[in-house]
Amino acid sequence: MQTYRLAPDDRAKPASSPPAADEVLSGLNPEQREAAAATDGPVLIIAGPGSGKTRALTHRIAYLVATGKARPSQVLAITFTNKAAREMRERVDRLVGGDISRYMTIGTFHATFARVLRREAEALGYTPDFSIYDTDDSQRAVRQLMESYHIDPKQFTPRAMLGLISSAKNRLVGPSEYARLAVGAAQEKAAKLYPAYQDLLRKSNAMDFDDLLLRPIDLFRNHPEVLDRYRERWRFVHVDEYQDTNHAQYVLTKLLADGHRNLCVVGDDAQSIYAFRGADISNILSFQRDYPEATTVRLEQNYRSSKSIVRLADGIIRNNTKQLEKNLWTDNDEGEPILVLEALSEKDEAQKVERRIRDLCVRRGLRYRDIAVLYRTNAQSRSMEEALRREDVPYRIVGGVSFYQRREIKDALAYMRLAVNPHDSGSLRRIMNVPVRGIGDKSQDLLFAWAERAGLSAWEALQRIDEVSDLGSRAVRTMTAFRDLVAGFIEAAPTAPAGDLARRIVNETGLMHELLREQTLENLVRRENLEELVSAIQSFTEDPDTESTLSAFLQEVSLLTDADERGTGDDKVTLMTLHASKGLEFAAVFVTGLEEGLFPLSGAAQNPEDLEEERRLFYVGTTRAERLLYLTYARSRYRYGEQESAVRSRFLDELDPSLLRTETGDPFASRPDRFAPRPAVKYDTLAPDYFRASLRPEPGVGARKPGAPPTFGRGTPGLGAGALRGPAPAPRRLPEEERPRRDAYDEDETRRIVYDEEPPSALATGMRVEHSLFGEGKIIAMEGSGAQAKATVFFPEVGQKKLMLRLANLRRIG
DNA sequence: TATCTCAACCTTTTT
DNA sequence: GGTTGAGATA
Repeated sequence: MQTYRLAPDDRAKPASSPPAADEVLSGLNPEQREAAAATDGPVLIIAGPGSGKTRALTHRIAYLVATGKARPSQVLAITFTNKAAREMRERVDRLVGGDISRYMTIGTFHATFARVLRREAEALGYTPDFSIYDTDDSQRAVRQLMESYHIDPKQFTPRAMLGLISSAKNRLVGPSEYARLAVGAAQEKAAKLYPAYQDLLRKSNAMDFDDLLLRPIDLFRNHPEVLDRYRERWRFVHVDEYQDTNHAQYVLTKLLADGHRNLCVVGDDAQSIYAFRGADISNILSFQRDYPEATTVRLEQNYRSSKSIVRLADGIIRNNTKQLEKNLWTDNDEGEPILVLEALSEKDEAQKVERRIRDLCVRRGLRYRDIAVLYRTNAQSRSMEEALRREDVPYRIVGGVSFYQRREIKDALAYMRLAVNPHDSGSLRRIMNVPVRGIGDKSQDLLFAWAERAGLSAWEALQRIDEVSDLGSRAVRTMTAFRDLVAGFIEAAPTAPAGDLARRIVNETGLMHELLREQTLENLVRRENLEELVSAIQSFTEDPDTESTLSAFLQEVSLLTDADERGTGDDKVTLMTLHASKGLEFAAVFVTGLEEGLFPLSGAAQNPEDLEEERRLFYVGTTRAERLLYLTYARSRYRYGEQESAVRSRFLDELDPSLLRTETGDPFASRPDRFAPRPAVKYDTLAPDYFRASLRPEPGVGARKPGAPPTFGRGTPGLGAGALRGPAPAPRRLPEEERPRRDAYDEDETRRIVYDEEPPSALATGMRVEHSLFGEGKIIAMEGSGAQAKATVFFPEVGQKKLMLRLANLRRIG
């Protein structure tokens, strides 16, 4: 968790005296130096991959402070991720000395303005304890609304509806304007939901991710004196990864910077990969129009990659039409040719990658942490994980389901949100019957409908439960019990230490108890997660550097992704999506799944703009590599539960073959004519099962009809893979799942395992241990002590687990 | 009202 | 392969 002070006293001298200005700039090349030292007026830094753009930005911040141009608190730096923010802080501290960065505002747009909103909530009619809804929460809300508006969730998914609303919000289009602009069935439905959705959020004292940007804009526009305060405070504004800002972020930046015009943005239009969530590349392209007096610096030298990688990447991006001309070059060695690996299936692909990884470590002396495996979709991580696990190669997955996204955690968090913000009807709905307490959907609907009619929040309606018509006596009874339970939490929230309250909630609601009912692997992990949540809350609120309330914790946590998690230090291979790899670098990189329909994704291949974004994504992926780059594809892949044949990606054939080698050492042969029209192939069902091909339309065949409106999110219904498929193969019997037999534990046994066992002492890294459910494994790391002691154990059978010793009952063996 | 079973449908990418 | 929704049953 990052430290943040609302009212820092940074006039106090930093621990060590600031270094001389030119000292801060040493170690930069002339262009970077120019960018860092241009501190008067707007600056645009156009920078290629690996050019040290974030570095230039960081040095600029240090330079501002060292020259006395800015006090630390006057610095605002917006990064793309929390992790980037943390790294920037560390570097600033190293450059300037001491812990100067704590006085600066460094963070993502969302985190920064969530804190602003916390301070200014009243001016907007919210309380500082407002809830933050993530995409999941928002989707639930939309789904709820769709029910009352009788919109069929099959025809229009909540996800798609929310997407439309969200993109309207990002463009600052309000509900009434959107209703005027809406074209087509989907948008008209969304136009109905939009005002209701906003209404629901406001009544719940809640904001979604978009609101975190929109409400500050409202604030600044309607309260000029507040805007002046923030302009005064943040005299120097910096935005990293500017190519990925959306319209709301653009407006926000402009509002803040227009007074003093000390705005420095850094970006690379070629690395814009977030258009799908509203990023607007024209923000960076029109910077010079908005700020004609801006200094523009180009960073074109690449320090990261070998010549062949830079040349390959340059070749990729030249296939795009809309691109600022840039001259990428590097002084680095020629390096090695890029290797293309062809595999039979995704399993084979994973195995080939895994072998290469071990080879790189054994023969080339790379460490695991120097290696990254990148893929287009999260689903692809599975086969890779299996292969690595089989050979005991340690790995870390970035992204995917993060800790705070897990169901049990979200349930617990919902109770806590409700405790600090009782009007949060979304959270109330989520947990009213969790764990199951006999309050069914029907009763809930009645309650919510009544609340709606009475203009009350669901919580207020619960206070007047006797007046709610049509409720059965049983429902009234269970709801009253629920109300009294939650009332206890609400009452305790303002005064009780947050850790205590969290523990109370986990215990008294029965969330924990529920997980004791059945002794499964799943439940054990869930219990440990709840324990970990409670201790996380404890340590957050005990930290003197942060605002130590439960509601502050809840707000911080809803903006956390696990890309941000600790443990960058340990030696593991990194697995992540191409999107998540932005800004990182590795000695060796595998870009996997280079197949038509996957990368580029099938939906994107039809639309030239989407295709260019996919290509930029490929560009981003390849430029993560310093020395070794591998491009892999499989000729068949398991998707939607069936093995489908695959064609290698067009991106491979766009590459300069002279830079590529195949596994046998032969040059790579491109097939430029691959996209010429071909007769549709028919596969009969007698073909070996794993080569059964889906009869997907060939690329191009399924393209949008000319003149038809663009479809958002989903393709044309009815033309999916299922429509043309032959008879389904006989279902394959899965081996009986290995579960502990229920009768292996009697009541006493269960309790003993969970509570009474002394924490096994004298466990240490490297020891082999046995776990009742996971089997045998090896301890990779230990942390914490006493009741909080945890061990990270690698189980060959199930993978890596972090276990609380108090609960896990580990036995040393061997 | 809760819980079980079966079938449809599904997948981008994320602050 | 996994999830989610509908329908049947206790």
